[in-house]
Amino acid sequence: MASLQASPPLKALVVFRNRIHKELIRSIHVYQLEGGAEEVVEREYLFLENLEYEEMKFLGKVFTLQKFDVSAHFAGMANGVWDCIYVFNMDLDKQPNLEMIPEDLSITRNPKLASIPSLSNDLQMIFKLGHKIECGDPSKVLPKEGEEIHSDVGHLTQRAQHVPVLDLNSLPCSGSDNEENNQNAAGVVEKKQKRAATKDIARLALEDLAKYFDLPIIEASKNLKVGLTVLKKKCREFGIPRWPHRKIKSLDSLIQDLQGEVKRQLEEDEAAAMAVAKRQRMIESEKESIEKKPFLDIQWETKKFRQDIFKRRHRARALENQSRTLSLL
DNA sequence: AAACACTAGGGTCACTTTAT
DNA sequence: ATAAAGTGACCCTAGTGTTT
Repeated sequence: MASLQASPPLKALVVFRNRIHKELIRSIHVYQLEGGAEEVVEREYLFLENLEYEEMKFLGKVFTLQKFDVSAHFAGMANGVWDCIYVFNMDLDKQPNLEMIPEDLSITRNPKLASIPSLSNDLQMIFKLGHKIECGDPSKVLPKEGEEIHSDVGHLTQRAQHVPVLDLNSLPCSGSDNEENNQNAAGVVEKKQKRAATKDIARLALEDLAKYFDLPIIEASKNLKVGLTVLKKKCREFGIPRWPHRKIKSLDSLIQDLQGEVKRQLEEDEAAAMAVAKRQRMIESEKESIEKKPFLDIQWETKKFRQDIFKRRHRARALENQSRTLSLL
């Protein structure tokens, strides 16, 4: 196995919150610099859903973009239904702020994180890049098994010494069960994911798939740690003819439109606002139905309504362009 | 209403890996 | 060693969003 020092430097660890399902933190992205390119999504992790919303609000306040201007450095990352909650910027010319490393990456608090061996590795790599700690002496970095971990979110300074190594049960140097590294001629480590074990695939249930219905099928397959072919096969097995991500995304966008409309109408016409809110609830309930029964099609009425919204949007844009042209004359 | 553009997702298959 | 099963790339289609 190649040593981790040969790996391209990790740029940042970013956590997103789903704006619509506010109870869920849905993904952590690890970005890396690659040959001068802006940034590349390396992996996406899930499973942080056992955080309470109140805690998340707190995290949002404390961590969101206080230290780093994410929109400037990572354009396009906080988009769609995703809100960026926090970022660890690991630029080598900037000292990392260890207080920023969130303890909700702790397996103690989020036991499902244990099923993501590479997460521990990435956190350790990030930590090492910041501190230039040589691989090979994990005792300098890691708490011993069972060592106390601070869990009081309010004591950031105290936590700073411990947080980066929270529950990092696997060492970056010790290898992982699920992946192996190959070093190419240029010295860049390519991580190769081992194929899923047959018994694990057989164990995949509809509920496991359902967790990722709002992601593209490729992302879902990565998160489920199976290949695209297997996931498609599983879908047919469970009677899902098409992965429902696009339907759900489309309904999400309708819901967001309606939310904005409700706000606008509240200032002018309360009755109209109520009507829009009712429509919003109907679409939300339709979305829930599709999440439960992904074989369901979007209702004809909803499709018609969606088309009306598109038309309205298009008309507004056309008018805007027209008035801009006129003002230039 | 319908034509159009764009792209996510489906089907297929050569290749790779695992299980026996 | 070999059969079975998984992976991923490629091409095509269907669904979503835009424009006429």
